[in-house]
Amino acid sequence: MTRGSESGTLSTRPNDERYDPQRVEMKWYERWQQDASLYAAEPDSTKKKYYVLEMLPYPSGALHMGHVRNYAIGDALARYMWMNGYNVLHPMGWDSFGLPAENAAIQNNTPPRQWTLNNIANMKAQMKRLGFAYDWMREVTTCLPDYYRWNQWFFLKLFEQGLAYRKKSKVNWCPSCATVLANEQVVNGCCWRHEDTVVEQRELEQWFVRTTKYADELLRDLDELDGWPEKVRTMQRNWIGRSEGTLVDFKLDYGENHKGYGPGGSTIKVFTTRVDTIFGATSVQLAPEHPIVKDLATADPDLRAKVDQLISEQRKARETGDIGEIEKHGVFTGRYATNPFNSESIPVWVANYILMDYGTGAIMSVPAHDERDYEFAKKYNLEIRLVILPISTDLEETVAEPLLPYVGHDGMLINSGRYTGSECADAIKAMSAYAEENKFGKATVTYRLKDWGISRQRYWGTPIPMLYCEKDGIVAVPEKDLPVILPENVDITLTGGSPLGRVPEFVNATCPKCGGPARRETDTMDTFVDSSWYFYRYTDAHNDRAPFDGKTAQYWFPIDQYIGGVEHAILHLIYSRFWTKFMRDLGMITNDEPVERLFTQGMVIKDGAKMSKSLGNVVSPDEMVARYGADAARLNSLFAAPPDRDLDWQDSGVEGIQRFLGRVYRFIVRNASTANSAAPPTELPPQARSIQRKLHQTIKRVSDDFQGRWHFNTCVSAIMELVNTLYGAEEAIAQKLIPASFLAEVQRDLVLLLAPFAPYLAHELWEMLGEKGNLLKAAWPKYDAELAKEEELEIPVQVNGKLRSRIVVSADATEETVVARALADEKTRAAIAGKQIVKKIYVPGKLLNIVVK
RNA sequence: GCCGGGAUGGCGAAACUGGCAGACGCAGCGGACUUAAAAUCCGCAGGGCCGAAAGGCCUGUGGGGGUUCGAUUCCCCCUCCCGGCACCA
Repeated sequence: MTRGSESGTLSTRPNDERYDPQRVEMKWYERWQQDASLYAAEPDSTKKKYYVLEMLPYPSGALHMGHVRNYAIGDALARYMWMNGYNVLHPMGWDSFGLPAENAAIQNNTPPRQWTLNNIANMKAQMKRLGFAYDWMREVTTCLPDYYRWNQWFFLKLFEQGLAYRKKSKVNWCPSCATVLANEQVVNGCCWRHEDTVVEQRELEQWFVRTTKYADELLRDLDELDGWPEKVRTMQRNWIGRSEGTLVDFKLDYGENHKGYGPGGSTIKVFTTRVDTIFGATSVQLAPEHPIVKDLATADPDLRAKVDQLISEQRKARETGDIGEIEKHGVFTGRYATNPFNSESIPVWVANYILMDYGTGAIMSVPAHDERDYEFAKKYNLEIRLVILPISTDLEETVAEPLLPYVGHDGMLINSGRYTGSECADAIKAMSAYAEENKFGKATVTYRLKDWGISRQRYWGTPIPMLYCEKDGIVAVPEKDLPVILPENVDITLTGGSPLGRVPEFVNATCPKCGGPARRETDTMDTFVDSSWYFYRYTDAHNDRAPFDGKTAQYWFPIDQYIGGVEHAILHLIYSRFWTKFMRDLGMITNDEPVERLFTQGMVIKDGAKMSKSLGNVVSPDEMVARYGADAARLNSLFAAPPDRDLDWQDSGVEGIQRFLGRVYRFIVRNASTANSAAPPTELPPQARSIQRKLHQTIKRVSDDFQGRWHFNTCVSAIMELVNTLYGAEEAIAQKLIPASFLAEVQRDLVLLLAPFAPYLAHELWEMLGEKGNLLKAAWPKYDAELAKEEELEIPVQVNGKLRSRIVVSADATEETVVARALADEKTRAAIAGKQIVKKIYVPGKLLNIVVK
């Protein structure tokens, strides 16, 4: 393909009307390169601010079409807001810590830092070539010390507040590498580098952030985020998973060979949302990993073998995602526990369907009123005791025994001692209160959301600024000693232990308290820490005394519009919301939420499938830019589908877009010379009037979409229609039937409308029209409803709902006129001939329906 | 299993509040320009039937039912596709 060079030679011919995107785009690219402050923004109290942000990319090496789409949307919005007089902040940065850099280092023998910075340089160049209007002076690169030192600073604050703590937690361990693996490095339960080595679970002390402290607020504030997609809010609600219930203590009975209780204690704490069914509990079920199970198994080798079996089975099912589908089964421990409500001794079982990491890892099993318990009880012939009768409006049904299991909440208790006769909701309250009074339980709230484990046993991340001193224990690195620099030249290709642990200069430190020797923490932070607050750093990117200045952040925040992929709907956006609340409580900021409006764009797919190297359907932005130009690549990603839907990329579509851009270019090349700056006459001839009408309709459609549904595909269609109208008027233009001053105005507005979507071409044409000022500072065209109004309308005439004719009437025609005209219309008359008119329905300006019989 | 989103010409899609289904674009066909091609410009185009033609009739938005003068749009039932969650007690 040599389209570029071919047309490049042609373009040297004078008066050439062929649009050569490479020539035009390179000209502006050079100019834009020369002014680093072109898109700079500073707080300005005289202007309304607008903070538009696209999610920062991981510098994987090159942009993909998904990035292009994401940034094309954000860039269009930023440019539109600029043209509407806003003080726009539109920054970009790099989420540049993380595992791929280490993988690349292992595969290509390039240090992670070098690999990452090379990728950033390449992707930044791609972004510039695509013409995205970022304020590069605020660029944030998370893997550099001037950024990650503030991660460390925040960690110290979390630690001070008791929001960072250490706890034992499981990690994936590869015995062959003798190192920890990330979840994505575990393939089919084996190590990614040693396909025949089964990954083990090991318990390590790790750092956690107490996100659960804000669980309730994170959930509650979702109701206020009405600028967010409902889908994302629902996903976050489910993720937080608030559940109201009751904790009840079941005392473990003494066994026959009782030798005292183990570390697990003598009380089985059970969490239930249905304490009202507790008289129907016929067993207690424990998670295989429950501490009491461990105690019981110690004295019972047979039980121990069975429990180990359950544990490994659960783990496997969890890895393959089959958990939830495996058949329920379990084993009786031989022991009993007492139901505190009726003092009944019921058997204690261990079951594979009980999860240690939800609730208390133990349940009371009520087979009559829980599907899972029912299934389990059926299998092992456990007693199924009905304690709730459904209340139905149908009196006969109330008496009838329900189909088991009955899990409804509209019920009345039976066989439940003093609670018999209560309704479920009342019983739950009364029974929880009774448990609390008698100190064997209480009403409580459980969350699915867990504290955030941020330790990573990896090299390429922010070092956790903590020390271990033999004398003073865990000691924080003093603020003045930050940053703890991540050492370079670390050979991460070696196996065995944590990479930082092999660097003596890093590990060996001095205790700030006693001055004695201390060992440095060798874990690094999860990269979600970096992305949880980076958008605040953009507001004050070069501050070396604080993460950012509070006043400056207050000017820009919250982010007015955040745009990115839905894959970040949960983790990134929950952690970001948490971080904002934490910083607010530190007094650093005043906003409760970081993001006012969120937009999640659809994926870019090709041939119906996600683009991937293995499928060979990857479209490279570089190739698109080389073949069609940046404007065409961007415009096509806006035109081919509405932004919230998946986009099936088709190269033929870009060709069409390129044709369209050429059409705009040629029209203006041909007609720009006739332009002049005189005000157009107030009375326009009919041909000009119809162009004017179309123009104002187009301005309205494009402006409305920016403010409303963001269907940029229809914006582009509207502009295409306007251009088609102009081509249709070329003869009239040639015959000088269109006033030159009016034609100039139309061309000017056309270029302005195009500017958010195709900035290169728009700038070129702006100059061609003789405009000297910066296009971004030019005012967005205003539409005039009067001028957009049609003078004549074509009214469809239906007879009994079927289209029979169309009549043309003036726009201000009354209903009587329309009906009269319709009845005079030959086709309409034919359709109603011989029938009686029952009713006439006229929708003003839209349609007339005549009902006959 | 639960929660979202979706299904409209050969293809991407449009129809925003119940009012002309298919705007705009791609691919296609025809014409103009050209020695020819490319590029460009103009025109046609859901499907079926009738007609030499102009035109006319029927039908059509995943399937079935309903509400309505009128349904791609609202209600009920069903099928398929995509995404998320999933033994959450």
